[in-house]
Amino acid sequence: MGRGKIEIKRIENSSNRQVTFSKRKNGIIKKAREISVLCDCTVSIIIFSSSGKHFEFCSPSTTLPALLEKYQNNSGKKLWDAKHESLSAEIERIRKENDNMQIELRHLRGEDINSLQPQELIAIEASLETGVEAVRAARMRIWEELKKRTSRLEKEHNELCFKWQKQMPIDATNLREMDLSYYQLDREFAPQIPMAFRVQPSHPNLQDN
Amino acid sequence: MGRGKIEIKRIENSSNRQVTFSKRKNGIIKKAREISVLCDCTVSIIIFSSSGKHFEFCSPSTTLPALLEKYQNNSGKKLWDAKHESLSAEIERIRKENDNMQIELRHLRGEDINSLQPQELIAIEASLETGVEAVRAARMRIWEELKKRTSRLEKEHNELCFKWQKQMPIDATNLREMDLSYYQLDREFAPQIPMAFRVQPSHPNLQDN
DNA sequence: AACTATTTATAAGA
DNA sequence: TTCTTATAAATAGTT
Repeated sequence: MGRGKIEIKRIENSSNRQVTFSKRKNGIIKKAREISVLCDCTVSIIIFSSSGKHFEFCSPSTTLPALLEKYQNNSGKKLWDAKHESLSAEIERIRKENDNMQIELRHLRGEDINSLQPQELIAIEASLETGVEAVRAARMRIWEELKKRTSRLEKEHNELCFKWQKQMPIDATNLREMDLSYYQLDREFAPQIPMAFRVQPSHPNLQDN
Repeated sequence: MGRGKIEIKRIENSSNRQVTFSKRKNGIIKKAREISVLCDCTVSIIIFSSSGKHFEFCSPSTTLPALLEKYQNNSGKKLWDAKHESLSAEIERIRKENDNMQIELRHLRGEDINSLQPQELIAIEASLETGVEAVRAARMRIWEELKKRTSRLEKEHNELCFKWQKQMPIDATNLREMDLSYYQLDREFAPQIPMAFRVQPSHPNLQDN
């Protein structure tokens, strides 16, 4: 289609080749645009000139990555390297693990168990019972711990009260100071201090007098 | 370039569209082959028809992955890094889900529960108890089913035995044969046959006599 | 899947 | 590069 017919082989004249490349490249891209409109299809073209410059066309209805993704799924050929595959494999693996755990969790919650064999049910029940025992033991430990701590605090507390009552009349010089400091403490932290510790100051508002 | 000029817009007639697609697709791929030879360049074309079928052309001097790799490096556009990112995000998401389930499973098995708060322990215990109840109910259902089936079979067996005993004296010609076959059956399958079916042969070792 | 009248692409020249 | 134009090639409509 030109002034003369040409053989389809490499054009040796460099500038001719360059010109022909430019014209035919535009021609192909025009054709690609046309077919994609006329036939409602998706086309992508990537062209590298011999000098290494790249040109591309992609139907406006999509993007190159999306089209390539589709191509890959459709053709089964892999365009990207091992990295992609290993990621996909990893996802596959985790998904399976996930599903298994999901099933196990459901079973342990008593869901989806109607299709199970008696043996499986027995295993699940055993696991549940082990779990219940462990949880109860843990709760018991916490309870004991709390009881122990409470009784220790109570004891210490009582001892302190006792000492306090005995010491009060002896150390009269410090009394006013401590009195005052306890009074302040009392106001600031009252809710956190056991009743027995809250002391009424014997001389409130000393300065004011 | 045809009998009539056409507007570049979607061809509404489906079969016309299909024919035009086929012709123009071949045209484009022919052009691509020509330009790659004439101009010593590299071309890749991927076409998806509206029906989802894919067609491709790639210069024989390269492969699609290699060309895409080169395109990515050359253009700075990422064709699949985005895909990698989304895959990684997906992995991240699933991993988290996995971890949560892992923890929940451990707790339900009574593992790693020492750092839990009493409230959490109570919730786990409740879940376990619900599970145990469900599993026991399921086992009970199976048990009842089995019991029902067994008693039905037993009844039928007894009826069969009764009929058999009544019939035995009548058909005396077959008796020896059947006797023998039951004897063999008894030896081979004894463990699987209910007691009521095991018959003592009236003439064991008939040949030996 | 052919045919062919036309349109379109483009090789060579300017 | 871009325009021009003769000619090759592609293809729309038809069979």
